[in-house]
Amino acid sequence: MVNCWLMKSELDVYPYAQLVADGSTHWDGVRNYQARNMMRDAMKVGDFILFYHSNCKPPHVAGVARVCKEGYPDHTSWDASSKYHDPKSTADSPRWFMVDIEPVLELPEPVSLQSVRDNPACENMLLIRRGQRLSIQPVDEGDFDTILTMGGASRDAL
DNA sequence: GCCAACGTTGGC
DNA sequence: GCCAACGTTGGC
Repeated sequence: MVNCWLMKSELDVYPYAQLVADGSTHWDGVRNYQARNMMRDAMKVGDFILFYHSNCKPPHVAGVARVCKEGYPDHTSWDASSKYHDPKSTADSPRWFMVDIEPVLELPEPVSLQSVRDNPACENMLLIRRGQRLSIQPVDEGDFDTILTMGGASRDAL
């Protein structure tokens, strides 16, 4: 069973184009327990990801990515020189986890946050729920397909 | 830059 | 276990 997710990235920190350039990346630096649990326990190889650009005008879904390595310890958490260092996390007892992701498809048309808000079919998406700040969110398969369609793509193109 | 929402921390 | 203080997220 393939699950769908949405992952936020600040446009000026790690844009989708960078993921394309890198070929794949490890999603380090997440320091939120809910997001950690999803990466550690729920995200599986092959799961689809809506790659969302936050902190830009307008915020938007930029493309589709895929999990290419399942949850494993985030080594930046015990690296004292990393900005993500957490003294409570060690190699023996890791507190934080990450997954690896790879690009699948850049959406022909970015899907803005406002257009998601305006589409009644998306009304249940966590993304548009008030106060929702989680940087990783589960997405219903139907919503995933709706966003793809809004972006000028379809599941067949993946 | 503002601020609402919400998670975390730490004193009690 | 409560809750005030504080930090962060992220749209606007």
